[in-house]
Amino acid sequence: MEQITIKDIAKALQLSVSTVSRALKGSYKISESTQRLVRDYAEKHNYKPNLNAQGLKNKKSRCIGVALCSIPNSFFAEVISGIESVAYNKDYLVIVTQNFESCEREVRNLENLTWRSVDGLLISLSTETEDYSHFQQLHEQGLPLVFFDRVTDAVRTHQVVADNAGGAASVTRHLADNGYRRIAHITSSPHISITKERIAGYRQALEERGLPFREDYVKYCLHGGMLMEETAAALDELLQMTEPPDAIFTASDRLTMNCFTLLRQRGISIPGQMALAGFSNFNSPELLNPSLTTVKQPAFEMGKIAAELLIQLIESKREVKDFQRIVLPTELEVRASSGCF
Amino acid sequence: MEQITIKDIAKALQLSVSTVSRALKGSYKISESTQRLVRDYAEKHNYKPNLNAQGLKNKKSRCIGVALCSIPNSFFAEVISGIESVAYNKDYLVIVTQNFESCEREVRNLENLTWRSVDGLLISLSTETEDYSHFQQLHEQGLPLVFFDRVTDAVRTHQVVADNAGGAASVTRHLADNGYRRIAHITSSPHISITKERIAGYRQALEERGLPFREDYVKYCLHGGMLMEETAAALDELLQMTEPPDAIFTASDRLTMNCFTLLRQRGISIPGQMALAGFSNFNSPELLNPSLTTVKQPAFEMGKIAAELLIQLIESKREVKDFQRIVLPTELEVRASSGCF
DNA sequence: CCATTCAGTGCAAACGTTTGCCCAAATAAA
DNA sequence: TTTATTTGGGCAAACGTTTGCACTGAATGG
Repeated sequence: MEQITIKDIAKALQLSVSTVSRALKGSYKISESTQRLVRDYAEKHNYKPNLNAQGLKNKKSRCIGVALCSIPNSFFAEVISGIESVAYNKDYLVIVTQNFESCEREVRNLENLTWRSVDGLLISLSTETEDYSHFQQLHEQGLPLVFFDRVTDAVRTHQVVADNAGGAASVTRHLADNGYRRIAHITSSPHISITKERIAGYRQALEERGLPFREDYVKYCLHGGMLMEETAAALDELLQMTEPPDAIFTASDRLTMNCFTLLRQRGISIPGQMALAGFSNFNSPELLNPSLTTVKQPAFEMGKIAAELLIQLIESKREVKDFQRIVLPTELEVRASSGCF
Repeated sequence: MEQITIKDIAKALQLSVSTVSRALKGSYKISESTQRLVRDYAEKHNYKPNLNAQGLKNKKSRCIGVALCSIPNSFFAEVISGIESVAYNKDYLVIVTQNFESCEREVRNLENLTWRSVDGLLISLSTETEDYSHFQQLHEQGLPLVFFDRVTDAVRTHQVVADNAGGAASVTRHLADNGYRRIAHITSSPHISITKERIAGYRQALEERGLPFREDYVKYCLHGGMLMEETAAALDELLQMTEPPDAIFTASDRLTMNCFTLLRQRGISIPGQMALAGFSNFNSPELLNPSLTTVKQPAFEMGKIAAELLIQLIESKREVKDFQRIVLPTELEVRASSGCF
């Protein structure tokens, strides 16, 4: 069951190794007939190029690396699934690394991935990351990069994001229209793009509805809700205000679920005493008690598109100069947790 | 920013390439002093061996492949996270493939992974798989394999599983002790190990409690709940029986959530008209309405242990003959969905 | 009819390691 | 002293590809 090599084909067909190699690659220097001959033989004998040898020669691995914060996060798990599905079809393999929201770990993962000579990278930044030089370096060295979800403009390349501002605005508007006047916002680290965009949408919607934007109604969780205590601290600060909010808009999957849990633990009724709505990709929000109003992101789609763009970048012959920023629509799903009281 | 190679070190230190290689590997033929010299230089200049070259020579890649049904499944996402965490520490990279419960896809993923010359494989079988010859072949060729969760005895190697029988028994016992007499079981494909074990536990508990085991109370979903319709069909069959069950024990994450959704859709109150409890790794079951009684598996732990065993296998000098079957405890978490009426 | 061109193919070096074998010097045994 | 043995290290082949260059024979142009 030893793999057949180009040499074997050459021997069998009385050709030289180089001819076989070129025939397989479809080089113009080889006659149609020879090409067919070689191809047929290769096919018949299930020839697979040795990737290590190919990699050694031309520094390609047909692997794409993924750098993100946490695999079990339902949003990212779906993104990975989307990535894997297009990679599979294009014969790429996917290597996933998680940084647990640590910038240091992000850098080490990156080193690891480039050491493995991945052909390109799909990146969603950690909440801690403020310095993008490690990405910039790689990019300048010509490694194709695509950012998704948590992006940066510090590197000029493709971006795939959800309509964070739009999603935030629509849920804020919805809360306002349901009669809530003091809408707080618990969000992730201020460093990352999605936070800024979501705050912007939240702020805009407040203004549209004639509600004040209050700095003290915005709470940041530097670890994006990875630690429950952090979310608890943010929530408790809000609850202990002299004029506590009557609704909370949460900016991420984990924050939303954390707040849900914490409010219940504290015996605060939803939405009676506190309305709750936020970004979440949990796939059965209607089963929660109360059912949860969510802003859903097209996670699988995001992974798909990001992977497609990356592979396109990898396989493009000439240098790509024209980078896109793809914005995917979010969807507001109204349920009981944001109902009027 | 070109990577430094062994040649560069050799040149700089006035040594031969082979000496450098051996010094780095700690071969006994090289003097302590030379080894130190080489190591220091390598360290200082951030030498990283070229993996393609290494792979080409000795067919190792320091990659481990993972084959499972679906990445976004919360159980498997956690398993992957566990795998990744130990792989990271041991300098392995993780390549994940998903088969969507298709045996054909499983085989193709396997080909892909071996083509990439992964050093070992972590496998959880698809629900469709009945023929294990593709695994047996690989195993006979000496590729280290570790099965987890959905395992088979057809290949003699390590297995890491949850205490499926125990978990099933404890939840069944719990339902019986809460007064339910007609406890049905909706489970996955009969081909996979976990199904058999869970049925066994269910059956044993019924007998312990003096309840009859009825074949018609056991419904199989061949795709493991991947399709909602399949679950719906199973559930509806139960509901339309002349003597319908008063409780349902579901055998997997997705089945549990599907049943929950479907019962709600059909206006059947839980646990009043139908109690529900089952295996699930959803991490906020207390937030559901009603809160959900679950059997939880140590998913992260399972991934960790499986990966550790695999790497041990990969790095073992002599052939391992003594294979383990590790059984991890499950945890029954009692909540409202299985309460007495 | 010779010079030029060109399609089609082969040769060999290179990519960065690993490793079997050989060799020199030093040490130990005789 | 001579002969083994050990120690430390180098040479070169090999892993499976890719690719610049050279070569051959035929076709084309003059």
